[in-house]
Amino acid sequence: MARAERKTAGAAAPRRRRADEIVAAAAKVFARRGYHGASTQDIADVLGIRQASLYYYFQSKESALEAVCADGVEDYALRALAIQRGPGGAADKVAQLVIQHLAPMRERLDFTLAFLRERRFLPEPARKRIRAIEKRYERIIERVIQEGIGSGEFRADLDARMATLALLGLGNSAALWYGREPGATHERIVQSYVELLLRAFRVDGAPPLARMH
Amino acid sequence: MARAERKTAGAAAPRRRRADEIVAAAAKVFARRGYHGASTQDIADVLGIRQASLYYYFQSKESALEAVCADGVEDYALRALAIQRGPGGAADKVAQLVIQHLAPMRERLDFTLAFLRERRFLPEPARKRIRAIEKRYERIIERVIQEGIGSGEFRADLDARMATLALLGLGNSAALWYGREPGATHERIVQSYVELLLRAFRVDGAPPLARMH
DNA sequence: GACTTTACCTATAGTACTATAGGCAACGGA
DNA sequence: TCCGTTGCCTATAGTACTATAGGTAAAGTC
Repeated sequence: MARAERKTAGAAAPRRRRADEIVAAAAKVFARRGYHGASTQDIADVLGIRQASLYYYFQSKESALEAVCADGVEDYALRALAIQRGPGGAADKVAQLVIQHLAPMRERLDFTLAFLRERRFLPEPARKRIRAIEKRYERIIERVIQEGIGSGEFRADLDARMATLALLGLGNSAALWYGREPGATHERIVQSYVELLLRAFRVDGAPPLARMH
Repeated sequence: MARAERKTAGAAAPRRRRADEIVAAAAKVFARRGYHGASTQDIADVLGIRQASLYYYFQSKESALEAVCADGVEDYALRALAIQRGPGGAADKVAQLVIQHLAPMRERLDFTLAFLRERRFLPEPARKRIRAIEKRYERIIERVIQEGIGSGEFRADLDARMATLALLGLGNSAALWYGREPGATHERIVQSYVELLLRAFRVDGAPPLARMH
């Protein structure tokens, strides 16, 4: 049993750090087995502690899910806002938005997957809180696209709402098979998806796309 | 209780028909609550029968899920094959593939959602069977895209595998919000997504897209 | 009209899961 | 060195869920 080390870790690991480990374990288990398919025992097993000990860290399984989902989504809106307000044309910004959207797949795939697939099982109040963050994120993306249409960079007949949903849907779909699709490196996905979306959005005859780093 | 009518329905409803109703009820419940979040009691409630009576129709909850998933996916490959073998250029075929992919959202959304989200909970043998159907479908799409590249209709530098995953990811993502996204009619989604994908796939300077039907 | 099949029903065994109650050892500060 | 806090632990109450066993009324078959 890998829990002997934990017995005397009180000093070295400050409270917040350990709480993050608990949430990360929950994310992992929720991502793999689904919220309802995962038992609190499964989460405890990952941590090497007893099932009941989890309740020292969270009130209920549902609140653990909310913590996971919040961790899975809250950074997106923040980074997107920085991009939207930053320098560059709409095409640059869309490229950056795609890059930042796909970035968490690398290190935090469990959080992303748990958020995408399990957030709908949150109780109403928590789901509303999570949904509010999502909506903010969506609106930032939609605004970037709108601005691209306004500036003439994107097609005048582009449906900004559908384009937003397409960008998100495309980005999110990658998380569903990332790591199980042979040959699909992170870089290749980013490169392809940015190119596909920009070609779909931009006016005919726009200058060729710059290769990204 | 709405089950009185069932008591004497043996004659009017042939066995196969009733079995389909059972599977449809399972699809509905799995789509709404998720496989693990759904109880056999929930399914029985939809049908107005007792929980144990379900086991007259299926061996286990898992086998019900397999039936739902099979129903959710098996037609795709068949219709895609007809399109791939049929007349028309690659752009036409991609448009048709998108249209047929999005078609089941209208009437059979429960099957689609249950398939997309719950198939991963199938036991290994069943999951393999379902996965085989999926793979066939994917390969047909990829072949159409490859043929488009070969014929010069699509860009020579298009990444066919990524393009395939993009088409599928985009199509599937629509199912996740279909019906809850105000203003997003079926027609609007189809129109937008076909246009986005064809612009992303086709060579620069290709003739403008034909308006569909 | 007896016999079989269909499409359910009741009852329950057996299991698994969440969450609470109460305890305790080690550590950190005074 | 005493005491409060932290980070677990054991034990269990209470609930819910799957699947089986066995029954039965009506419809269909001969």
